Parts: sequence; structure tokens; C-alpha cells
Amino acid sequence: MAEQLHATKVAILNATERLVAANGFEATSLRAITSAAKVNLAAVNYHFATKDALIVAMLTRRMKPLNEARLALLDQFETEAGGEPVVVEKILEALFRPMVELITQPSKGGRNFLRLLALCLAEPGAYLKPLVQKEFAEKTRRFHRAMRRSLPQLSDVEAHWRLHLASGAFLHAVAHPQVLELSSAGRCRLTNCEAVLERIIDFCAAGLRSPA
Amino acid sequence: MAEQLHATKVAILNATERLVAANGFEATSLRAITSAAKVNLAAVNYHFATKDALIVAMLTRRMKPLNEARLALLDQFETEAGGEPVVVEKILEALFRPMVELITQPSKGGRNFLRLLALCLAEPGAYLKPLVQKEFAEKTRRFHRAMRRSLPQLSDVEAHWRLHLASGAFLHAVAHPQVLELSSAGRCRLTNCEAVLERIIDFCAAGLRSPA
DNA sequence: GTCTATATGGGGATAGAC
DNA sequence: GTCTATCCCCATATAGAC
Repeated sequence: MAEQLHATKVAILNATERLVAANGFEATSLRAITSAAKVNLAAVNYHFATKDALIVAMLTRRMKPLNEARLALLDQFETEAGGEPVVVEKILEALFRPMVELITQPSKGGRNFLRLLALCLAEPGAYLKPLVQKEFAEKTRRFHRAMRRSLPQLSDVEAHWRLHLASGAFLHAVAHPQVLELSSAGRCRLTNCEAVLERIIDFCAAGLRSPA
Repeated sequence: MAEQLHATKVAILNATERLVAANGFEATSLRAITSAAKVNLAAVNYHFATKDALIVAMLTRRMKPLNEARLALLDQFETEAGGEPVVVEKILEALFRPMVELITQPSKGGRNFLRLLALCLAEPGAYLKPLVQKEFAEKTRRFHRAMRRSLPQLSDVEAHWRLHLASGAFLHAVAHPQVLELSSAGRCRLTNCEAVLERIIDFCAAGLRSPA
């Protein structure tokens, strides 16, 4: 962490995050990044060695705290529940709220990171796999276990599927609001985040509870 | 359509579809495409003028028949229902089944097209907007109307949101099965498409019916 | 650590023969 | 319609002065 205090590195990471979210991985050149960050072109290779390493650094910078926040929230809800299972709405809240809160905090990348996550999933490059395995393993395990305690009628496989479907509904909704805005002719917007979060949680909780 | 019978054009489109789904838009060079299609490099510019126009042609080739199939299925279900509203499970089936059937038909691009759709949504390039507006407008309108007839308690805005959430759950599940496969340690696979379709429809139908 | 200058390669697009 | 050869640009990465 200490090394990240270097102003040049932070400026590069911020510019990368903004530009890649806006234009995609390949379409974003190091020249565009260094120009936007007002640093020298060679600084990228000095601090991050290669473009790919820069991308990975940019992603992990946000991903680690995000997953820590999710797990902390789940811990809190589990403590509050005593020994009882946590209700599914709370499990979903622990999963989704830390991501929604990114939207309202430009200092943490705002909604850029949500776009980047969707891009990582869709883009077949090699960025995703190592990151998912390293950063998401613990998260997946913990939430899956909480789900099975809360909905014991679900099989192991069924619980995995439904968690995946809920994640998809959420990510699609928050990462691609412009699609909804277009198809609803502007009537649906991602402005009131708290209301949207509640709406998504209601939808997913009903799906998770659906009889098998 | 008649012009698409040219063997060269078809070979280029097929190779483009496969390679772009595997590597992304920018990462796929015209040289890689023409080499895989076993045609000359200049043939791309002769038949499609530019790389961007080639990408658009590749996407619309699949998108038009897909949306026609969805609307035809919805028509069929509406006819079968007489004047009554179509149940939500049937509406979702009309929306999802034509896409799932792509997976089992390599001649129609197999699961490549699903990956491309997810890529179009995530990639901030200019490919998406014109396509969504032109090809998806009629589809969105028709399915939204069917939904509101089937679930009259939903407001106009709520119906748009839930349709969007259902689409997200579906697309995430079928376009990124490898994520689920990883996080479930191989226990969840996208092999039995019929079972998966039913599972997704059950999840989404419960979400759509959830009380507001 | 930061800069300038440059090496090296690959990209899309085109000209013009056949 | 198809091919070869080539133009021209922009990318990443590095060498080496400061």
C-alpha cells in the first residue's frame, strides 16, 4: 500500500480506470493514459512494467477492498442474527450494497468499476481468470454457505446456480443502466441508488426462494 | 440475403464471429480473420469496406432472425392463450428459448453469439446503440406489453425494471458459464440446456411475480 | 525517478495487375 | 472478384541522458 502513495502511480491508475471504463482495454493506449494523467509516457513502464500489469493493478486496487467490505457486512449480519441463519435479503444486501455504494463515491472510481467488472467478464482476455480465482474465491465460498443455511431446501448445485443468476441480474442492472434507459424511453434511470438496490434485492430474493 | 450466398462473404463472417467471440473486437485483426477464413486480406475491404462495417454485418446477421424467432414464439403463445394474458413463464420462454437454442446449433454460431452480445453490452464502442435501437425496439415493446397484461399489478416503470433484471440474470448465466463453473468447482455446467432454461425461467418468474 | 528519442512491430486500408 | 505489394499510422516498449 505504501508504494501506492506515489502521486505518479495514483494518477496513472486513476486515468487508466476512467479511460478503460470509457473505451475498453485495447482501445485505450498508454499515450492516452499518460496524457490524461499528465505524466510521461515512460512512467508507465517504469512503475508497472507492462500495460497488462497496469490493468491488473488497476483492477485489484478496487477489488480487494470491495470484497473485504462484502465479507465484513456478512460478518456483521451473521453476528446480529445470533446463531440463526441470515435472511436472504440480508445476504443479498451484503453482496450488493458495497458495489452500489461505489456509484456514489467518485473517489473510489464511481460507476467506472462496475463497467470494468462487466467488461472483464465479457472480454475473453486473460485478465479475468486469475483475478476471479484469487479475489473471489473466499467471497463465493462464504456467501454460498450463508445461502445454504438460510435456504436449506436448496441443493448445493441449486444454490450455486441461483447465486449466479442473482449476481447476473444485479450486475446487468447496475453496469448497463443505459440499456434500460433506452428501452424504457428514459422512464427508468439509475439515480436513486437506495431504491434501486431495494428493487433488485426484492427481485432476487423472490427468485432465490422459488420452490425447486 | 441473396448476396450472402457468396462463399467468401460467408467464410469471412463465420471466421469473424468465432475469432471476435474468442478474443474481442480490437484484439481480432483483419489478418487473423482472413487467414482463418482462408481468403485474401483485401477481400474484407472489397466485400465490407471497413472493419467496423464487417462487425456490424456479423452482428445483424444473427440478431434479426433471433428477434424474429422471439416475436414469432410470443405470437404463438398469445394465440394459444385466446384473449387471456400469457403466463409469465411462457413470456420468458419466448424471450429466452430462441437464444438457448443457438447454443446447440453450431451452424448458427453456437454460443459465440451469446458471448458477443455480452461483449457488445460491456464494450463502450459505438456498435451497441444503433443496433439496440434498430433491432431491439420492437422486441422490447412487445414483451413489455405482454408482461403488463400478465402482471397488471406492476407499474409501467416496475415492469421495465423487472424485465431488465430478468434479461440480466439470463444473459449472465448463458454468456459466462465459465464463471459459475469456476466458482462451483465444476459442479455446475451448461450442458443440459433444457434443464438450465427451466431453472432460469423459474428464478425469473418468481422475481417478476414478487409483490411490489 | 523523470524525461527525450527511438526501436520494432502490427494494424487498417488501398493501388493496381490479373 | 481476387490477389500482391505497399503506404502510412500508431501501438508498446526500451535505451540512455539528466
